[in-house]
Amino acid sequence: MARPRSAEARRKSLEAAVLILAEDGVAGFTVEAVARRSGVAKTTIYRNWSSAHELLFDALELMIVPEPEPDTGSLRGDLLGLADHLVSISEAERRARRQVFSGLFAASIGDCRLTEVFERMVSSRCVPVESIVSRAKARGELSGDLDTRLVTELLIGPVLFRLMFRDETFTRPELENLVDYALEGLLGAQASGES
Amino acid sequence: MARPRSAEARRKSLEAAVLILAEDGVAGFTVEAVARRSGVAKTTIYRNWSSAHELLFDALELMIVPEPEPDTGSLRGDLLGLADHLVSISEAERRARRQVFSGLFAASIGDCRLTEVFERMVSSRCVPVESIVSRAKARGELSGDLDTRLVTELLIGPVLFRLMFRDETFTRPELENLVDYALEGLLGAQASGES
DNA sequence: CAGTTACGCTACGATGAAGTAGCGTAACTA
DNA sequence: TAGTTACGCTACTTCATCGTAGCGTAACTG
Repeated sequence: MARPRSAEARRKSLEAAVLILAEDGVAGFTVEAVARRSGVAKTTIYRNWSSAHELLFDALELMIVPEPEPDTGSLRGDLLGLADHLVSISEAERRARRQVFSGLFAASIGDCRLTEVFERMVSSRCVPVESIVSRAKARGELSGDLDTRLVTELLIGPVLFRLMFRDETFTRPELENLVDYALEGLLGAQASGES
Repeated sequence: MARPRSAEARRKSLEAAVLILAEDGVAGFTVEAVARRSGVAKTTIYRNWSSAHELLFDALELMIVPEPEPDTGSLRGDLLGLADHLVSISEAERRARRQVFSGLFAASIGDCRLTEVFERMVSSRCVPVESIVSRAKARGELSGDLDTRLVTELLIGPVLFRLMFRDETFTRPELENLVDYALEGLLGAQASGES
């Protein structure tokens, strides 16, 4: 009946939380840090979220950004479309994602709710590739016998491996090679890569 | 000139530290936990290591176990050898490795020394595959033009992706399919997999 | 305009972990 | 056997973080 919750406070809190997650990862995420950064009082944050955990969930959820889903009519075209997008990601953005991803990965073990968030984050990377593979099957470009799941992992795995575990990026030619390797097979590939 | 440091205390501390890392990951690693578990007094642990960090390094280093390096004379044979080994790993062991790996992954960001340990851990997975690829090139089974690094990532990436990010295992037939896909290419694969 | 209530502030209590101090005991060395 | 010193124990300080209490002020509602 009187003064309503400030949407502004909520918005500013989430905004700061996302920034902190991007910069310091889940490990650096504290309510006081969010309060300092957002200018919102810690007590007010606790009025909007029942615990630091709840705020963390909401902020993480916000960080799950959908990938583009290229549909060029050919498998190779679609995959190269994803490659283009990958190459266009800035170094800062990549590091931010790695921060969040690694922290969430570690924190998700033993925490059901974080496990769910993590799975959603992983899924958001898989879904576009799965669509591409499914369409390629529908067009007859790929054999219907192929294990879609395995194929998806074959395509995504190498990329995440380098970006996450090796902490390095791809050049466009490298991604082209990778697509060639996957499509033509290592035995048949006539790639133009270096040794 | 008098009583020397107890090798026993050092051994028991490290042993407990490794167990704790396997069960609770880097996040659950505390000096008090090691003290409790090992039966060694906390103060004694601090006499042997100058900080919790130092003990963590030593324990992590112990957890880097070398992979087998099959040499069957053929690329497919070698890769299936790795597959055999992978399938033979117990579920408990896999979970332990995932715990440690994820925690180290997250903690390595922003900590130079942990970054090094993490890189060594990742390397220990890559090296056998790189050897296999190099030998296949030397035999002429693979084109010398192939980018060894990329090929290695193509082979390892999908496996780590599922084991780590999806938290699931492979069956032997799945790994056979994966090897087929990689060697023959998705376009040419006549795999016997499910959809 | 009057009533309600969210906000920001400061302060506080609880928890858990890092690391230290001091003491009695017992193990090892010479 | 005598001297040294590591060990285990208890207790302590410090620090960061979570989460709460209470207050004055100001914003919004009816």
